[in-house]
Amino acid sequence: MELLAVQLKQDTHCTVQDLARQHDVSTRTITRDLSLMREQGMQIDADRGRGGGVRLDRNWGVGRLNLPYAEAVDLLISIAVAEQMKSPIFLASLGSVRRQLVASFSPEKRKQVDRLRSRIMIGDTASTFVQASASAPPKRVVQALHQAFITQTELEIRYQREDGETSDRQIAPHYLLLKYPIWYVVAVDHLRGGPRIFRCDRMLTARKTETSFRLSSKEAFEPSIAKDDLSL
Amino acid sequence: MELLAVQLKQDTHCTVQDLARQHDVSTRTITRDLSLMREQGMQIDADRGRGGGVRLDRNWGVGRLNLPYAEAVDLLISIAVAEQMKSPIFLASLGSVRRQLVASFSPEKRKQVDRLRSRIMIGDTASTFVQASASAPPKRVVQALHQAFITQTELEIRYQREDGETSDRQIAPHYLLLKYPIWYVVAVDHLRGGPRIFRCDRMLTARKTETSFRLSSKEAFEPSIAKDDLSL
DNA sequence: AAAAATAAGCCACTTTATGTCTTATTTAAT
DNA sequence: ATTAAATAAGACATAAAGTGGCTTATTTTT
Repeated sequence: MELLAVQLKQDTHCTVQDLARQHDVSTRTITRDLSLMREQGMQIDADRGRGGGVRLDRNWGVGRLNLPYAEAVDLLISIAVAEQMKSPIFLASLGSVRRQLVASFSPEKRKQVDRLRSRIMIGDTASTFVQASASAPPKRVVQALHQAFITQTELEIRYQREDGETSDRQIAPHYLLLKYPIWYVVAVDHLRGGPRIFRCDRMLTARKTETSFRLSSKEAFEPSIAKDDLSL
Repeated sequence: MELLAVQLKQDTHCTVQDLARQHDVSTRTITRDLSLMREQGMQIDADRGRGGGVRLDRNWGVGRLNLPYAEAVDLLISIAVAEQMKSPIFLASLGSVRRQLVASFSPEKRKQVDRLRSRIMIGDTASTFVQASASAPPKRVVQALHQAFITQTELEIRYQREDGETSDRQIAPHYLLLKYPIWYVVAVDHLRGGPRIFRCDRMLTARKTETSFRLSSKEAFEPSIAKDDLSL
């Protein structure tokens, strides 16, 4: 039946006999399978009579997506970010996708993912002035940051300040803040102590460590967010 | 076996006997099913001996996502938009999701969806000045626009110009342009003739008609995009 | 050493799926 | 109007697959 579904998706027109020949079973089996598939909710249309045939309703499902854990998490968070960015148009159906994704997690993991989602903050869009200085961070930096953020481990970075000076730091990436198109890392700088905010596109290199950290509440970072004039 | 998979996802620890009791089958059947599921590639770990049990590998797939056609299209386009917006962090794994989605479409539909995707343009982020005047368009407007865009049919709108004057128009939504956070409709205004650009958040009402239209090339709209200073 | 757990072979038995034949119905072409 | 080609579905014998109970082997904790 899975194979049949694939077939019906690809061929726009085929008869029961065609399907029977291709799958090397009798027509009776095919008709039986088709009726079972209909019972399971698939919209399979059939034209009777000469020149007829069966086909899948144009608007029926594209089938199944098998997502490994890491991808599912990323997709879920991306959808959450997109929804929070409130630039709707294609977001209407995304709610349903998100619900399906959430439902497919175990209750225990659901909490983990929810917490992950709550660690992402969406702020105002960056000012035109800031945008002008924006650049895409190197892929490796993004990967390391992504990993460290998800696994809640510290990160070694080389950071370039606005004035051009570079410094090496070890930071705990507690929260991520998007002021589109720029991502900020809301972190605790362990060597210097205390909360700091880093622009992702100013990180020259980044390496994930094995040191994990305990999450602090958002409130702990509010002063530094305010100080850097990154108000939400 | 599908039920078993669900169970294993939810319970972190259970024995073959537990599963047998819960599904009202013998332990032999459960072990057989588990080994079949392993053959199909699922990472099911088992601890032998006293206190042992079976569990799904932490990082194994969250299972299957069943997306109806409309949702799959929306998801695909959303991912495409997110990728084009180039604010990476959670985008790394999204490529794989996109590939899976694309693969699940039939070749014929793949073309349709690709064309749909090519009808979306991502421009520069709106200026701070424009952003200040931005507001979320009503849900109904978004829904109607979404429908009309996808089905390539004309749209009746009531539009409010910058100077506050309102007018009724019938437009063919050829392209969508995102200058975050504002969406523009690149359209042909049939009553007035010729290309026009409309800000989505200035549409007061919108209704999808049954009149379909033939797509014009992007070039045809470039002059009006330039005129309205919406340069890409 | 015993108990509790997975893993898997064997075989009778039960359930399900399949194929063949049949009838009814719909639709297009002759 | 008739015929051919198509779906739809019932009946029944047969083939295939799944299940349960038994067994043995192995691993791990108590």
